[in-house]
Amino acid sequence: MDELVARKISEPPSVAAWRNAAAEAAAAAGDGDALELVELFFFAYRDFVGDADRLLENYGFGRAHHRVLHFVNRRPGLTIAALLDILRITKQSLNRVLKQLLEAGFVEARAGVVDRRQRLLYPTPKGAALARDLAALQSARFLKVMDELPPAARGAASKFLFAMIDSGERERVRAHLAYAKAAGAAT
Amino acid sequence: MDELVARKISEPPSVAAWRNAAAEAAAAAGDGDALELVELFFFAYRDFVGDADRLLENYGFGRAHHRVLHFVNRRPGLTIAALLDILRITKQSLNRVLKQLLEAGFVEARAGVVDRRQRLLYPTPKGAALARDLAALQSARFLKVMDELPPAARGAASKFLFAMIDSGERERVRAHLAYAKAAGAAT
DNA sequence: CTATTTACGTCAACTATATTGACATAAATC
DNA sequence: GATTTATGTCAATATAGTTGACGTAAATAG
Repeated sequence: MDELVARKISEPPSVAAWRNAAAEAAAAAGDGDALELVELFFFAYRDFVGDADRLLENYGFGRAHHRVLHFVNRRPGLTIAALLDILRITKQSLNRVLKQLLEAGFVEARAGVVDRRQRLLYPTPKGAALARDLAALQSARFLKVMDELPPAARGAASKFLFAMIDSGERERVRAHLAYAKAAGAAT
Repeated sequence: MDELVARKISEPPSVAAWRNAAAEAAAAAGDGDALELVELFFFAYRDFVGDADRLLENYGFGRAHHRVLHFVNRRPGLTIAALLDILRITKQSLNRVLKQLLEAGFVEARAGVVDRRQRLLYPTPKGAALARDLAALQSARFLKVMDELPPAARGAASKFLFAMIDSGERERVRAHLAYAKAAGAAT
């Protein structure tokens, strides 16, 4: 273990190059403010997921189950491949969690009609109910925040969050939101 | 495993009660918008931590090391207890990660002067440099976001994130930020 | 001064979530 | 008919967390 650490702590040359670039970029402006935002983002996310975690415990599920159930509910008929693409995990990792959701009757899979190799995922009524409860908890936090915020700041939240996403990812996220909205899979 | 799931999926009575309350609260307003915010928050956080993850890989460290190094750098002289309080993990979990940071020379511990049982944690120069690089990456994302955002929306980000934190936690977070700022542990 | 509490470390077993790599199968497509 | 695609599965491993039990040195209360 000492060896493992010792072998890896020396700084590779490739890092040194853009280390300076990044450091300079941030040092250029008042970094203190940005650092505060970094920490606020950390604390905000911690509490945000905490809500759902507590509810999930009652079902013996974890965050991984939540994510799967959420996206299946949001886009009924989702394929495995599409889900893997959203979650960015391996199929082996997805399978463990998905299998539990299927066996417990929160999600069901039907063979694709156009391509029968595909497994189209749908929430069961029970699954949809849990997904709705989880979404309600997290939505409630946002709604409360909007209420606390000065009106002028309310519209800024979604713009801010969207801008925080990798620019190369934004189009995909936009497409996902549009698809979900069109599918009418609200709450 | 089937039994394990079967045993836990029946909904406990305590849940049913506030399930409705939460569902109603969210259903009361246009939930669709809030759902979008939920997903944007998820994607934004994913990309936000991704930056640091890639840099950490070069050192054989993970997110857990990052969090420890970050807060030690931000508040030099931090005690174990204070760190546990911020991270909300067990001492056993902290210890594994902290030990690696100590052995690899990124953090050092000195006995407390007023209370010699305490171990005061400080970043080494090497640790401070890595912390600065990591912070620079994440700060850079925020700075870029601020640049992309309409000027009117810029001030809203920190208000929004702060409002997303559990109300019972805000005072502690405020205290942490004030302490860090006063300690002058910038970047 | 003794007793207790506090701050921290450590051993062990276990869980959840992820990974890589290899191989299997059925359906679609060339 | 051969190949590619969508998915499932077995096995080994890593990381980050948990609970529980026990140890030790220093501070503090009586």
